[in-house]
Amino acid sequence: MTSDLDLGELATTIEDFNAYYIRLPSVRRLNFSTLSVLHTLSRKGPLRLTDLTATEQLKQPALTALVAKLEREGLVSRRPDPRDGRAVLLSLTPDGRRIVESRHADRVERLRRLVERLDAGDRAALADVARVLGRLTEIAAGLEEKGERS
Amino acid sequence: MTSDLDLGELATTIEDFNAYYIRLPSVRRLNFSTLSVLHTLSRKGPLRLTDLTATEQLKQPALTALVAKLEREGLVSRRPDPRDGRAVLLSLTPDGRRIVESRHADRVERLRRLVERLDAGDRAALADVARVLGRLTEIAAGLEEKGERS
DNA sequence: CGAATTACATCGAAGTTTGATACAAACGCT
DNA sequence: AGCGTTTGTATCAAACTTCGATGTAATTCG
Repeated sequence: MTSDLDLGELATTIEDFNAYYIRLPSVRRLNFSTLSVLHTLSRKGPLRLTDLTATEQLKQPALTALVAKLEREGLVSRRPDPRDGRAVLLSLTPDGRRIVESRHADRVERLRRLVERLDAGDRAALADVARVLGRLTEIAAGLEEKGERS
Repeated sequence: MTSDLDLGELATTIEDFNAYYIRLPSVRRLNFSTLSVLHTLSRKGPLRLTDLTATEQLKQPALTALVAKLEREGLVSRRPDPRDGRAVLLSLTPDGRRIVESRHADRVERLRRLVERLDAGDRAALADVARVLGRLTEIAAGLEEKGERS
Protein backbone atom coordinates (compact mmCIF):
# COMPACT_ATOMS: atom_id res chain seq x y z
CA MET A 1 0.00 0.00 0.00
CA THR A 2 1.12 3.51 -0.73
CA SER A 3 0.36 5.18 2.56
CA ASP A 4 -0.48 8.86 2.95
CA LEU A 5 2.66 9.30 4.97
CA ASP A 6 4.87 8.21 2.09
CA LEU A 7 3.22 10.69 -0.24
CA GLY A 8 3.39 13.47 2.29
CA GLU A 9 7.11 12.90 2.62
CA LEU A 10 7.54 12.68 -1.14
CA ALA A 11 5.68 15.95 -1.59
CA THR A 12 7.85 17.60 1.05
CA THR A 13 10.98 16.24 -0.57
CA ILE A 14 9.96 17.65 -3.93
CA GLU A 15 9.05 21.00 -2.38
CA ASP A 16 12.42 21.26 -0.69
CA PHE A 17 14.29 20.12 -3.77
CA ASN A 18 12.48 22.72 -5.84
CA ALA A 19 13.42 25.45 -3.41
CA TYR A 20 17.02 24.80 -4.46
CA TYR A 21 16.36 23.84 -8.05
CA ILE A 22 14.29 26.88 -8.97
CA ARG A 23 16.71 29.43 -7.57
CA LEU A 24 18.70 30.48 -10.59
CA PRO A 25 19.37 34.17 -10.81
CA SER A 26 19.36 34.90 -14.52
CA VAL A 27 21.74 37.33 -16.11
CA ARG A 28 18.91 39.33 -17.62
CA ARG A 29 16.44 40.22 -14.91
CA LEU A 30 13.41 38.19 -15.92
CA ASN A 31 10.65 37.58 -13.44
CA PHE A 32 8.85 34.33 -12.76
CA SER A 33 5.98 34.98 -15.18
CA THR A 34 8.38 35.77 -17.99
CA LEU A 35 10.49 32.67 -17.44
CA SER A 36 7.41 30.51 -17.26
CA VAL A 37 6.08 31.88 -20.55
CA LEU A 38 9.41 31.33 -22.27
CA HIS A 39 9.59 27.78 -20.92
CA THR A 40 6.05 26.96 -22.01
CA LEU A 41 6.59 28.35 -25.50
CA SER A 42 9.82 26.42 -25.86
CA ARG A 43 8.11 23.15 -24.92
CA LYS A 44 4.68 23.52 -26.48
CA GLY A 45 5.61 25.22 -29.72
CA PRO A 46 3.51 27.99 -31.27
CA LEU A 47 0.57 28.73 -29.02
CA ARG A 48 -2.28 31.15 -29.10
CA LEU A 49 -2.49 33.74 -26.38
CA THR A 50 -5.55 32.11 -24.87
CA ASP A 51 -3.86 28.72 -24.76
CA LEU A 52 -1.07 30.35 -22.80
CA THR A 53 -3.46 31.81 -20.24
CA ALA A 54 -4.49 28.24 -19.49
CA THR A 55 -0.98 27.28 -18.38
CA GLU A 56 0.35 30.55 -17.03
CA GLN A 57 -1.13 31.94 -13.88
CA LEU A 58 -1.89 35.27 -15.47
CA LYS A 59 -5.08 36.80 -16.77
CA GLN A 60 -5.30 37.62 -20.43
CA PRO A 61 -4.58 41.37 -20.16
CA ALA A 62 -1.39 40.70 -18.18
CA LEU A 63 -0.31 38.14 -20.74
CA THR A 64 -1.02 40.52 -23.61
CA ALA A 65 1.19 43.10 -21.92
CA LEU A 66 3.94 40.61 -21.15
CA VAL A 67 3.98 39.21 -24.67
CA ALA A 68 4.04 42.71 -26.13
CA LYS A 69 7.09 43.47 -24.03
CA LEU A 70 8.79 40.21 -25.02
CA GLU A 71 8.10 40.99 -28.67
CA ARG A 72 9.69 44.43 -28.29
CA GLU A 73 12.70 42.74 -26.71
CA GLY A 74 12.90 40.25 -29.56
CA LEU A 75 12.35 37.11 -27.47
CA VAL A 76 8.91 36.17 -28.78
CA SER A 77 7.36 36.53 -32.21
CA ARG A 78 3.68 36.97 -33.02
CA ARG A 79 1.99 36.09 -36.27
CA PRO A 80 -1.69 35.86 -37.18
CA ASP A 81 -3.23 32.43 -36.87
CA PRO A 82 -4.06 31.42 -40.46
CA ARG A 83 -7.01 29.41 -39.17
CA ASP A 84 -8.58 32.20 -37.09
CA GLY A 85 -8.37 35.87 -37.90
CA ARG A 86 -8.84 36.91 -34.27
CA ALA A 87 -5.97 34.90 -32.88
CA VAL A 88 -2.19 35.31 -32.78
CA LEU A 89 0.34 32.51 -32.74
CA LEU A 90 3.25 33.01 -30.36
CA SER A 91 6.63 31.40 -30.66
CA LEU A 92 10.16 31.95 -29.40
CA THR A 93 12.65 33.78 -31.54
CA PRO A 94 16.20 32.41 -31.68
CA ASP A 95 17.11 34.90 -28.94
CA GLY A 96 14.22 33.68 -26.80
CA ARG A 97 15.25 30.10 -27.35
CA ARG A 98 18.80 30.93 -26.37
CA ILE A 99 17.64 32.20 -22.98
CA VAL A 100 15.74 29.01 -22.25
CA GLU A 101 18.68 26.92 -23.38
CA SER A 102 21.18 28.83 -21.33
CA ARG A 103 19.09 28.42 -18.22
CA HIS A 104 18.79 24.73 -18.99
CA ALA A 105 22.55 24.51 -19.36
CA ASP A 106 22.99 26.20 -15.98
CA ARG A 107 20.70 23.66 -14.39
CA VAL A 108 22.56 20.78 -16.00
CA GLU A 109 25.79 22.15 -14.60
CA ARG A 110 24.33 22.52 -11.12
CA LEU A 111 22.89 19.03 -11.31
CA ARG A 112 26.25 17.69 -12.41
CA ARG A 113 27.90 19.09 -9.30
CA LEU A 114 25.27 17.55 -7.09
CA VAL A 115 25.24 14.20 -8.83
CA GLU A 116 28.98 13.77 -8.67
CA ARG A 117 28.64 13.77 -4.89
CA LEU A 118 26.02 11.03 -4.80
CA ASP A 119 27.16 7.58 -3.77
CA ALA A 120 27.11 4.82 -6.37
CA GLY A 121 23.75 3.43 -5.28
CA ASP A 122 21.97 6.76 -5.45
CA ARG A 123 23.60 7.57 -8.75
CA ALA A 124 22.40 4.28 -10.17
CA ALA A 125 18.87 5.20 -9.11
CA LEU A 126 18.94 8.41 -11.17
CA ALA A 127 17.60 6.62 -14.22
CA ASP A 128 14.61 5.50 -12.17
CA VAL A 129 14.11 9.03 -10.89
CA ALA A 130 14.03 10.35 -14.44
CA ARG A 131 11.70 7.61 -15.65
CA VAL A 132 9.22 8.01 -12.79
CA LEU A 133 9.14 11.81 -12.89
CA GLY A 134 8.63 11.58 -16.63
CA ARG A 135 5.72 9.21 -16.18
CA LEU A 136 4.16 11.42 -13.52
CA THR A 137 4.35 14.36 -15.91
CA GLU A 138 2.75 12.34 -18.70
CA ILE A 139 -0.05 11.27 -16.40
CA ALA A 140 -0.57 14.83 -15.19
CA ALA A 141 -0.77 16.05 -18.78
CA GLY A 142 -3.24 13.29 -19.58
CA LEU A 143 -5.48 14.11 -16.63
CA GLU A 144 -5.46 17.78 -17.54
CA GLU A 145 -6.52 17.04 -21.06
CA LYS A 146 -9.35 14.90 -19.78
CA GLY A 147 -10.41 17.64 -17.36
CA GLU A 148 -10.55 20.17 -20.16
CA ARG A 149 -13.01 18.12 -22.12
CA SER A 150 -15.50 18.06 -19.27
CA MET B 1 29.79 6.99 -16.46
CA THR B 2 27.13 9.63 -16.01
CA SER B 3 27.07 11.22 -19.43
CA ASP B 4 26.08 14.82 -20.10
CA LEU B 5 23.16 13.54 -22.10
CA ASP B 6 21.66 11.74 -19.12
CA LEU B 7 21.86 14.87 -17.01
CA GLY B 8 20.42 17.02 -19.75
CA GLU B 9 17.46 14.69 -19.97
CA LEU B 10 17.10 14.56 -16.21
CA ALA B 11 17.14 18.36 -16.04
CA THR B 12 14.49 18.56 -18.75
CA THR B 13 12.37 15.97 -16.99
CA ILE B 14 12.51 17.93 -13.75
CA GLU B 15 11.71 21.17 -15.57
CA ASP B 16 8.67 19.63 -17.21
CA PHE B 17 7.53 17.96 -14.02
CA ASN B 18 7.79 21.26 -12.19
CA ALA B 19 5.69 22.99 -14.80
CA TYR B 20 2.85 20.76 -13.64
CA TYR B 21 3.82 20.49 -9.99
CA ILE B 22 4.14 24.20 -9.32
CA ARG B 23 0.81 25.15 -10.81
CA LEU B 24 -1.49 25.32 -7.84
CA PRO B 25 -3.92 28.21 -7.86
CA SER B 26 -4.34 29.09 -4.19
CA VAL B 27 -7.63 30.16 -2.76
CA ARG B 28 -6.18 33.39 -1.42
CA ARG B 29 -4.42 35.18 -4.24
CA LEU B 30 -0.80 34.99 -3.16
CA ASN B 31 1.92 35.64 -5.67
CA PHE B 32 5.07 33.64 -6.21
CA SER B 33 7.23 35.80 -3.91
CA THR B 34 4.75 35.50 -1.09
CA LEU B 35 4.44 31.74 -1.36
CA SER B 36 8.19 31.36 -1.49
CA VAL B 37 8.64 33.45 1.66
CA LEU B 38 6.00 31.47 3.51
CA HIS B 39 7.59 28.20 2.42
CA THR B 40 11.07 29.30 3.46
CA LEU B 41 9.89 30.51 6.85
CA SER B 42 8.03 27.29 7.43
CA ARG B 43 11.13 25.22 6.70
CA LYS B 44 13.94 27.33 8.11
CA GLY B 45 12.27 28.60 11.25
CA PRO B 46 12.73 32.15 12.54
CA LEU B 47 14.95 34.05 10.15
CA ARG B 48 16.26 37.57 9.97
CA LEU B 49 15.19 39.72 7.07
CA THR B 50 18.66 39.65 5.58
CA ASP B 51 18.84 35.88 5.75
CA LEU B 52 15.62 35.79 3.78
CA THR B 53 16.99 38.02 1.04
CA ALA B 54 19.66 35.36 0.50
CA THR B 55 17.06 32.74 -0.42
CA GLU B 56 14.30 34.83 -1.93
CA GLN B 57 14.92 36.53 -5.22
CA LEU B 58 13.93 39.91 -3.91
CA LYS B 59 15.95 42.89 -2.82
CA GLN B 60 15.75 43.98 0.77
CA PRO B 61 13.26 46.87 0.29
CA ALA B 62 10.83 44.56 -1.53
CA LEU B 63 11.13 42.01 1.23
CA THR B 64 10.57 44.66 3.90
CA ALA B 65 7.39 45.69 2.11
CA LEU B 66 6.23 42.11 1.60
CA VAL B 67 6.85 41.15 5.21
CA ALA B 68 5.08 44.28 6.42
CA LYS B 69 2.06 43.28 4.37
CA LEU B 70 2.17 39.70 5.62
CA GLU B 71 2.36 40.98 9.19
CA ARG B 72 -0.71 43.16 8.61
CA GLU B 73 -2.48 40.10 7.26
CA GLY B 74 -1.47 38.06 10.28
CA LEU B 75 0.57 35.46 8.40
CA VAL B 76 4.03 36.41 9.65
CA SER B 77 5.16 37.76 13.01
CA ARG B 78 8.14 40.01 13.66
CA ARG B 79 10.05 40.33 16.92
CA PRO B 80 13.35 42.00 17.71
CA ASP B 81 16.38 39.76 17.59
CA PRO B 82 17.58 39.55 21.21
CA ARG B 83 21.15 39.14 19.97
CA ASP B 84 21.17 42.14 17.63
CA GLY B 85 19.16 45.29 18.18
CA ARG B 86 19.13 46.15 14.49
CA ALA B 87 17.58 42.92 13.33
CA VAL B 88 14.09 41.41 13.33
CA LEU B 89 13.26 37.74 13.58
CA LEU B 90 10.50 36.57 11.27
CA SER B 91 8.35 33.52 11.78
CA LEU B 92 5.02 32.19 10.60
CA THR B 93 1.93 32.71 12.68
CA PRO B 94 -0.49 29.79 13.02
CA ASP B 95 -2.48 31.30 10.13
CA GLY B 96 0.65 31.49 8.00
CA ARG B 97 1.50 27.93 8.83
CA ARG B 98 -2.00 26.84 7.90
CA ILE B 99 -1.59 28.25 4.40
CA VAL B 100 1.64 26.36 3.83
CA GLU B 101 0.08 23.20 5.18
CA SER B 102 -3.01 23.49 3.08
CA ARG B 103 -0.96 23.91 -0.07
CA HIS B 104 1.09 20.92 0.94
CA ALA B 105 -2.10 18.92 1.42
CA ASP B 106 -3.26 19.94 -2.05
CA ARG B 107 0.00 18.73 -3.54
CA VAL B 108 -0.24 15.44 -1.69
CA GLU B 109 -3.71 14.96 -3.10
CA ARG B 110 -2.56 15.73 -6.65
CA LEU B 111 0.39 13.40 -6.24
CA ARG B 112 -1.91 10.69 -4.96
CA ARG B 113 -3.99 10.89 -8.14
CA LEU B 114 -0.89 10.65 -10.28
CA VAL B 115 0.72 7.87 -8.30
CA GLU B 116 -2.33 5.66 -8.36
CA ARG B 117 -1.97 5.55 -12.12
CA LEU B 118 1.65 4.42 -12.06
CA ASP B 119 2.35 0.79 -12.81
CA ALA B 120 3.66 -1.40 -10.00
CA GLY B 121 7.31 -1.05 -11.04
CA ASP B 122 7.25 2.72 -11.16
CA ARG B 123 5.36 2.88 -7.90
CA ALA B 124 7.97 0.69 -6.27
CA ALA B 125 10.63 3.11 -7.46
CA LEU B 126 9.01 6.03 -5.64
CA ALA B 127 10.97 5.37 -2.49
CA ASP B 128 14.17 5.69 -4.51
CA VAL B 129 12.93 8.90 -6.06
CA ALA B 130 12.29 10.38 -2.63
CA ARG B 131 15.62 9.20 -1.28
CA VAL B 132 17.66 10.53 -4.21
CA LEU B 133 15.87 13.89 -4.41
CA GLY B 134 16.36 14.22 -0.66
CA ARG B 135 20.07 13.53 -0.98
CA LEU B 136 20.42 16.01 -3.83
CA THR B 137 18.77 18.67 -1.68
CA GLU B 138 21.08 17.90 1.24
CA ILE B 139 24.10 18.15 -1.02
CA ALA B 140 22.86 21.41 -2.52
CA ALA B 141 22.36 22.84 0.97
CA GLY B 142 25.84 21.70 1.94
CA LEU B 143 27.46 23.27 -1.09
CA GLU B 144 25.66 26.52 -0.49
CA GLU B 145 26.86 26.68 3.08
CA LYS B 146 30.39 26.10 1.91
CA GLY B 147 30.05 28.82 -0.70
CA GLU B 148 28.83 31.29 1.90
CA ARG B 149 31.93 30.87 4.00
CA SER B 150 34.18 31.89 1.14
C1' DC C 1 -28.29 36.74 -42.34
C1' DG C 2 -28.13 38.14 -37.23
C1' DA C 3 -27.29 37.01 -32.43
C1' DA C 4 -24.19 35.05 -29.49
C1' DT C 5 -19.55 33.84 -28.61
C1' DT C 6 -14.63 34.02 -28.77
C1' DA C 7 -9.82 36.14 -29.18
C1' DC C 8 -7.29 39.73 -28.18
C1' DA C 9 -6.41 44.85 -27.06
C1' DT C 10 -6.93 48.91 -24.21
C1' DC C 11 -7.51 51.48 -20.04
C1' DG C 12 -7.09 53.07 -15.31
C1' DA C 13 -6.43 51.51 -10.64
C1' DA C 14 -4.08 48.67 -7.34
C1' DG C 15 -0.09 46.17 -6.09
C1' DT C 16 5.01 44.96 -6.46
C1' DT C 17 9.91 45.73 -7.07
C1' DT C 18 13.87 48.53 -7.45
C1' DG C 19 17.98 51.75 -6.55
C1' DA C 20 19.22 55.41 -3.69
C1' DT C 21 19.45 56.95 0.64
C1' DA C 22 18.72 57.46 5.79
C1' DC C 23 19.33 55.90 10.32
C1' DA C 24 20.45 53.35 14.26
C1' DA C 25 22.89 49.42 16.34
C1' DA C 26 27.07 46.75 16.40
C1' DC C 27 31.89 46.12 15.53
C1' DG C 28 36.87 47.00 15.51
C1' DC C 29 40.50 49.57 16.40
C1' DT C 30 43.36 52.30 19.27
C1' DA D 1 35.90 54.70 26.35
C1' DG D 2 35.86 57.01 21.70
C1' DC D 3 35.30 57.07 16.85
C1' DG D 4 35.07 55.55 12.16
C1' DT D 5 33.25 51.66 9.61
C1' DT D 6 30.08 48.16 8.69
C1' DT D 7 25.65 45.96 8.94
C1' DG D 8 20.41 45.41 9.27
C1' DT D 9 16.18 47.65 8.26
C1' DA D 10 13.20 51.34 6.83
C1' DT D 11 11.67 54.89 3.66
C1' DC D 12 10.91 57.06 -0.74
C1' DA D 13 9.76 57.91 -5.54
C1' DA D 14 9.95 55.79 -10.03
C1' DA D 15 9.32 51.82 -12.96
C1' DC D 16 7.00 47.76 -13.75
C1' DT D 17 3.22 44.15 -13.26
C1' DT D 18 -1.32 42.61 -12.71
C1' DC D 19 -6.15 43.04 -12.57
C1' DG D 20 -11.24 43.83 -13.68
C1' DA D 21 -14.05 46.12 -16.87
C1' DT D 22 -14.90 47.07 -21.31
C1' DG D 23 -14.09 47.59 -26.53
C1' DT D 24 -13.62 45.68 -31.18
C1' DA D 25 -13.27 42.57 -34.70
C1' DA D 26 -13.61 37.69 -36.38
C1' DT D 27 -16.08 33.38 -35.94
C1' DT D 28 -19.84 30.22 -35.02
C1' DC D 29 -24.37 28.57 -35.08
C1' DG D 30 -29.15 28.46 -35.70
